[in-house]
Amino acid sequence: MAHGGGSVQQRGDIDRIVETILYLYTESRRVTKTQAREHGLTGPQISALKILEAMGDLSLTELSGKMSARNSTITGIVDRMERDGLVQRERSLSDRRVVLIRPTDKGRAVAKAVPVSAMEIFATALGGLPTGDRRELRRILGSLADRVRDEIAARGDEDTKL
Amino acid sequence: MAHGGGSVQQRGDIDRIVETILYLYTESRRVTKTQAREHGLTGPQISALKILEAMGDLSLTELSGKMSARNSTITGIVDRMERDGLVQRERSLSDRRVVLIRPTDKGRAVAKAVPVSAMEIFATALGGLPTGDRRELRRILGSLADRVRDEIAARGDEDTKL
DNA sequence: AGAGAATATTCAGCACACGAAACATTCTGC
DNA sequence: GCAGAATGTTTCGTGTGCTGAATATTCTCT
Repeated sequence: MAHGGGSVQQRGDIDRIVETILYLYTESRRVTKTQAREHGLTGPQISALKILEAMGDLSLTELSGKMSARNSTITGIVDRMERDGLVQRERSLSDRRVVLIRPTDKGRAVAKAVPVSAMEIFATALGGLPTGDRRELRRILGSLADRVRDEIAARGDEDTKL
Repeated sequence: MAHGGGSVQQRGDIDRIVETILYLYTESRRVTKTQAREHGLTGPQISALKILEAMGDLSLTELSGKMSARNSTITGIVDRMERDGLVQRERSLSDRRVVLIRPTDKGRAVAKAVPVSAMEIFATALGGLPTGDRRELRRILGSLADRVRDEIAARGDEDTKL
């Protein structure tokens, strides 16, 4: 009863939304992994191959950007893919600090063999929503992401005090 | 392939939605980690403490359910928390297969010291949405999660073929 | 009661994922 | 042209997170 500005209702919505997003992410990751496994690789490895296939050879930093992970993480992934003969490392001629990652023939073949979307299960579920809901969802999530970006930028400024 | 083929518009919405959910999850996880760090713990450790604080002692399986992770993962997290004096393990009297996880005084103190939600940044952003949008988001995401659950159940049946 | 199924936890091995530090190479200012 | 800043990559240590196997305990059925 005693609460200001409908905060209880709001809080419940927020908790449920956060919970649902975590659930959706976790499940989709599991599905991706399972699918990758059928081809003898891992989720991130499929992603990397797909990106390289689509965009051509990339430097390690460029690849880590596309995968929203740190360079040190991608180094490990590339190490294992190189060990398994899926990609090669090659020093750039123009800037010798740079290492270019290039799929081998085997890597390219595997990339082609795996179905397009790693998020297939998501796509199926989203396809089942009414069109209006799907459009609304896109709009609201987009607006939410913008707000999160702003929040992060604001906090980032505060943290610039090392 | 021969699924109910969707329009280009639909495909665009789907891709954008998936992309946004991944972004929201990744960022919130980073923020949580940073915040936990200021108190000398990790993200999952804060989550575990908060859950135990709110729900009382839980078995390892119950805790892993709440955190949507596998038992083997939670074993490791509890190991490190026990090492750091944040929780204790205690064999259940009623069912001796069960280990109950209980926060220590120190663990409880830390749980109280950390701001309410591990997803604070999310909460802030969600709070900034118009109330109607927030309600819509909850409704649509809930419906989406139900569909994903159904999909997984359906696939699970197919995969029952070891 | 006893065999076998079911449940709860742990352990071992692998693959991310991150931050910090070490290195090499390139760029900048002077 | 050269000292120092900036950039690109790797290495190291820690912490998840998963699967599969091992172990212990409890439940079920006869």
